[in-house]
Amino acid sequence: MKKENLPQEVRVRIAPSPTGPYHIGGARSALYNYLFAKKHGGKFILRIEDTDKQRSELQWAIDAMDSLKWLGINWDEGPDIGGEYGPYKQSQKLNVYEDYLKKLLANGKAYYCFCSAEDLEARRQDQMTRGQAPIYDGRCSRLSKTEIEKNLSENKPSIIRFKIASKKVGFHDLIRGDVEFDTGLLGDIVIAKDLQSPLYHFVVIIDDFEMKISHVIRGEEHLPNTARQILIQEALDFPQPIYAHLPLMLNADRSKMSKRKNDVAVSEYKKAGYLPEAIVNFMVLLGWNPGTEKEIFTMHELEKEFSLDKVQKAGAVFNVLKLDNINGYYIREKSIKKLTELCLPYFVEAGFIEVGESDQKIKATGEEISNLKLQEIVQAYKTRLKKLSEIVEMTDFFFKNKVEFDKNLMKWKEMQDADVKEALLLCDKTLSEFEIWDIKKIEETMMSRAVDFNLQKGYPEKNRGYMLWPLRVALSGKQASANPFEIMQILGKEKTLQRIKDGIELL
RNA sequence: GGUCCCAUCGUCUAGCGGCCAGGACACAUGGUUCUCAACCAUGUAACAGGAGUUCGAUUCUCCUUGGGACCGCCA
Repeated sequence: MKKENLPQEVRVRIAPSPTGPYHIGGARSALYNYLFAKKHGGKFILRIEDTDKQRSELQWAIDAMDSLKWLGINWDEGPDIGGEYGPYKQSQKLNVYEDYLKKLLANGKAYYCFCSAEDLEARRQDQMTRGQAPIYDGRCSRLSKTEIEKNLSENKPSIIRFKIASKKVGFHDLIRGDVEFDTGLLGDIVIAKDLQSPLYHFVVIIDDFEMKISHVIRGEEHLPNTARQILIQEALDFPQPIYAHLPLMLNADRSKMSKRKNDVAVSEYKKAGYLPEAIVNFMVLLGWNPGTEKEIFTMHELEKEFSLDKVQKAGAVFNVLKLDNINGYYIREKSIKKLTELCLPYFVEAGFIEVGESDQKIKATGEEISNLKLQEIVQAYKTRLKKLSEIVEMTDFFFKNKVEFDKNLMKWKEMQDADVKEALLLCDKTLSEFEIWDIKKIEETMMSRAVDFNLQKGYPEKNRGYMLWPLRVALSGKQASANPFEIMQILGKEKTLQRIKDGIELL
């Protein structure tokens, strides 16, 4: 433990590998790292771990950066790319790794291994069936210098292994306390395919050292890796950073969160219409809380209040219901103007509207629709929204010429077709009389007409559903919707009356 | 199989020797209400088990049980 060598500055990093869509679990690690850095006035660094040449793709590196930026988790360093920070990429410093690799090879801490992959796999299987730990038996470490030279000159396929010393490796984890591993049980690990192709356990150590990383804050799945990595650190005489292993994000069955059981890509949550502030708020609570009963936080507040010693040890189940609740809260908090802007892409994608140079059109009818009108629509559904994408299904009837539904849906309680017809006829008659489409007045009138209707039909006087339910269904075609007055306001007189007539025709 | 990590309501959690074990989500009921939401009120619901330590354990120790992660020429 060479803590005295540690830089004073807090420097943390996240290191996504660009082999697939950016994972929500990675995003939470990123968030914790980011918050830790902010809290301590340190630096948060993004490093793309793209040493796997086969699987790494640029698009996934971009996806990771976009996801992080979307969430408001911005990194503090990186190469200049047009005025902003790009990421550090491992693929751009292969020569650095090569130097260290040669060093390790030269001092005998690492060695060439010529065992074939198939051979290794067979031995692993064999060990498994005999109930042993499936680890490398170290046979190539015993090769003589001449044998190695010979194999190398013959271009025999090889990889580079690091010699794992058999001993007890202990370290202090900020979250878990003192942890100890017996590395004698580990087996020599592969640290590079060749001098130009270093592997994870090795590069992570080199990079953390070169980037002067002070704290390694990462998921618990890396806890068993830490012992090997410390050994590599020691072999290179690097100082040891401070470790903190975060609890995992879990599926409902308490296994590590996976694609099969949850959406895991940040981009999918974005697409579904979760707000970044809701995701951040929800994620931070999965394994951390301030010790008070406060549960809603802005990023700014978190930057001040976050603390690693309030981080939980046990894994946390990712509960979408809670996310929905928090998302609904943030949706309700949005200004109607802002919320409408956020919903707009969903309207467009659903094919409801077309956005032109200066105007917007309803596709089905060709008529223009103003931003104000869109805002009215969104406003009517604001409190019902758990995620933005739901706006589509809730409001589709505003963008259609005619709504389709089963006539039986218009029946309230014991009503028959004829009763519904009467109710709609009354609505039509009452509403037709309004020269000016004043919803306040309309509501007043309709409410009292509904009572009259009940009296006349012998329905319970106070239950206005006998008139309002058929009306609302005729307008929306839905079992659940905003109230009929809000809808009529948006629809306007002409369309309202048309839909009532359409409803009557169904009977 | 080996190693390591973990354990309070269904879920996220508060609790850091003495609490009617608190909050949030979810659920249920009521209020409001034409419906669905939102909102308000109320309610159901937990210290995995067993030994210690102690005047006293949810809290400290050990064991058991249960769950998880890791054991790649992925990261």
